[in-house]
Amino acid sequence: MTAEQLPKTYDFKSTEERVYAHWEESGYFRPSNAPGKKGFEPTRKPFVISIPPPNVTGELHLGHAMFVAMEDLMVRYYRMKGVPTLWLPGTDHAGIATQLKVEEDLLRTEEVTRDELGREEFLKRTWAWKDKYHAIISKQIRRLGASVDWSRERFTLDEGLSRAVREAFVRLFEKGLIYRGPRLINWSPGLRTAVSDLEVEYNEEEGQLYFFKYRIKGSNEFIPVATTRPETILGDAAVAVHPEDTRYEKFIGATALVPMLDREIPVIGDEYVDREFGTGALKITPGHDANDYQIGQRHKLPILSVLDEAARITKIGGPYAGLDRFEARKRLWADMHAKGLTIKTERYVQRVPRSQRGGEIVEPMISTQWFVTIKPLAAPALAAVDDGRIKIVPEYFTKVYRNWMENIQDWCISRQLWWGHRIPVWYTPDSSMFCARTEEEARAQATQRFGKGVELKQDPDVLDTWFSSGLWPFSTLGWPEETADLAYFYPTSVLETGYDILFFWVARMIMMGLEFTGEVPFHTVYLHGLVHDERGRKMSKTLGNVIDPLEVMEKYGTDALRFTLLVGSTPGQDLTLSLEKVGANRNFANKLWNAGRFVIGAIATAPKEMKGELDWTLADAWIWARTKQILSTCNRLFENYQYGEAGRQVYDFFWSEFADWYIEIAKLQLAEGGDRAFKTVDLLVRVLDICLRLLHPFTPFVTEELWGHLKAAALAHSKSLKAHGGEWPEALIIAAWPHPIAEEDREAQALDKFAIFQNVVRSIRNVRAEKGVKPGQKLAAILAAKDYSGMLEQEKKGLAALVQLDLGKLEITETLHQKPEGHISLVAGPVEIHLSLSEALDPRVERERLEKELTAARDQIARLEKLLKSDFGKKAPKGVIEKERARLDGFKATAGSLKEQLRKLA
RNA sequence: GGGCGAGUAGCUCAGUUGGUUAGAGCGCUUCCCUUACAAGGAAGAAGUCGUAGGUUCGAGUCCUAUCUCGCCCACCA
Repeated sequence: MTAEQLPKTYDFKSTEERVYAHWEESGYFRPSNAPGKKGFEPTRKPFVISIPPPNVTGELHLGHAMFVAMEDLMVRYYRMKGVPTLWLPGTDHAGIATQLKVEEDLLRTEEVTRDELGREEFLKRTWAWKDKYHAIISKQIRRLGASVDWSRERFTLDEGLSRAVREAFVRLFEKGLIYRGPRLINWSPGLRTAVSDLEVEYNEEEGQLYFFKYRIKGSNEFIPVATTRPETILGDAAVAVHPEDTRYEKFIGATALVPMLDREIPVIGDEYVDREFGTGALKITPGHDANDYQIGQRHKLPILSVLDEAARITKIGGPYAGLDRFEARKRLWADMHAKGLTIKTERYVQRVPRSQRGGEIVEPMISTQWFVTIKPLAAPALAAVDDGRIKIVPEYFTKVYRNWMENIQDWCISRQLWWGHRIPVWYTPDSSMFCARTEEEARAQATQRFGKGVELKQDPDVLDTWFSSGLWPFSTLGWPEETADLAYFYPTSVLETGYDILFFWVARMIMMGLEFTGEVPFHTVYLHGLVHDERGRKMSKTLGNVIDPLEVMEKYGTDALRFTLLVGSTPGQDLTLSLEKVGANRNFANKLWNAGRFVIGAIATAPKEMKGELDWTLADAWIWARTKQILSTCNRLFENYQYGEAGRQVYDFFWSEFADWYIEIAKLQLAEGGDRAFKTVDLLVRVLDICLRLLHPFTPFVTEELWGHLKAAALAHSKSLKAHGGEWPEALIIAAWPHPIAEEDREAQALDKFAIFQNVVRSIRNVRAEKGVKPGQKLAAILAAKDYSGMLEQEKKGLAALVQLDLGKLEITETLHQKPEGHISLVAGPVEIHLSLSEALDPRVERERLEKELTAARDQIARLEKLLKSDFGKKAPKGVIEKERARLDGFKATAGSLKEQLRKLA
């Protein structure tokens, strides 16, 4: 395709799907070196990321877009460096979340509950749901450009992973790290399952603090007590006061009477009680409060469960049995009020524990559940981060991680759900327990112990979904089998995810990875921030402020969205996504496209061979020096996980240096034709190519598309361009082109000289704009610069073209003794500029302007001289001093020119 | 109660070994539809880098204190 055939505006819609299909078909996403491949080298170190598996609950949101962009960036970068790269995709069954969704869906569409359907049928429906959403999610991940190896895709509930889960469970069980027993856990009454501490969220809500009387048996006295949950009074096991509380110490040892039930409970002394808070006396409900449970243990109090699994009052609640918890609260309080047992109620803001998934209020309850003894797993996981085997980016999250690991509690892993991995434990009718990888294994164990014909029933519960996610980095590679993939790709390289699941997932993977493989599952944890809406709020469905990434991609393109997420974010820092920014980045993609079109067009018009010898121009040397700088800067930034900064660097370089300056100058050079045009095209192609490579991890679609056209054009043009420019690699491998200008000195000089040249151009443009000179009007000019007249002489033509000077009336000298008549004079660093502007020039205004500039220059000279004379001149490093000295010289030159001009004006 | 992060231009945010005149996008002002691009080009206005101290030749960057906002953990009835 020639440049004219390419659309004037980058058409991402027609590009994205096609380009992705091309990648997939060509096998570009498969690791270049992997077990089973021809010539496989087991010693080559691969770069591996296991995808954070999205839940099969719904569609893609911006969190997904964020991690896909981030991980794709890393993966593409390493792939381009020639490192064998695996990005392993997959999805998570997401126990509670999915089951809840399916239940809601069934209720809405078929008006049936899961109990009505039965376990088997319900699971069938859930698998169907999974298939549907899995398809949607995979498509959306493709849409984002994720270069994952689809051939290795996994699902947490698939056959292999289920085997891994059973294996892990059995191993922990046999090691004595898994136990079952009644403990106080968080119970979600609506879902009727236990949830872990992490799955409980606390919201500040306004409630009431209820004050009431605890009567003392055999007396008229009472102890005033306050509670936020009156219904738990029915399950009280004691009243506690501080042992040194003068108000209440006399009651210690007495018997109190539970309101309405008149059950007798002791009054105890415990230092836990805060004398200042509430009434200074505390009701103790060991069955429904974590602290009370502790106190109950200390005082050997009975544990009364007054709420059942649906949070209804149990028969312990006597007349209130069967009532819902909130109904019971109302009724009990009313009855107590009637009996004169209440004191008052106060409005009270409390932190209400709610289920992360269902949103309902969670009740602490005593329940028989499965637990993992966590300390033996946490200790090595803590050590791995402390000794640097695992590095967390940003570093400050290490503290958060440590703090959590040090205070970790046993992990409740059983859930009373249907959707998930069934706990691999079987019971005989008399409750003997067999933990095994399969039912056959359990049966064999049972037969061995009891002889033939024992009836076995599997534990009905399933495992916490994070139990299987915790195995993800290695279960997806075949563990517990010692597969070739596992041997080669494990441990993985980087685990990239949002900081919000540091505990849920990352910490558990580290613990499980170390426990089961003896190795850290990854050496780096990269945590990105959360995406917020334009007003900086968390995105949530209830707020209705969710931005749909698909809509954004539809409107602005995937590259624009990705670039925005990548460049707008800093590790660990939340990001406010603004659509304006996405729009600006869409413009950037278009800018890239058009610069590409220009270069492709230039190729077609350039001669195919060099005829003679020709040196590079100043602009050539400058852009090449800058390109090299950008390359090394980006490499450094990539290695330090500073992807956003790297993207910004290329963005700025591409737009404001390559496009704004070099391309503009290249147009003039191309117009010269011949060898000059040849060399210019050569450099245009090189610099563009490098920019495309650097940008490819950020904006893969537009760069791939352009790169294809560029390559085709270059190859169609001539062998010499190919030979001259180096080989076109099949993949976008970052390998610097052979340097066209290899002299370091010359490049450094070019940077200085070109800066002066730019300065001259800007100054002239500035004056033209200020004086309202018509854009097309060519001016005569005289330029004087002692040390740079040679450079200016060389760049004369370019300068004239860039700022509309009359080339025939452009004079360049070293010094000028007389200020030319009818000229406006200005200074750009060491260059004196005199533009012929016949229109009324007021010498007074001119003088004022020059004097103002002179004063400014003199201020700078004074500042720098003072600086250099100070301790700075003695103590600062040489290079820094040199820089300042050079700057001082610059200002001195400017001041000199200015004085000259003022003199001439006089 | 403990911990963490943020406070930089009107708005949204960059700024990692401290280097001396602080950057971008959007918005704003003026001019230009110039043959890569009006999703563009040129020129311009705009910030005492939350506050107060300190270390240093030198601080947006390091230390201390403090204010404001946000988050996490623990969960005092």
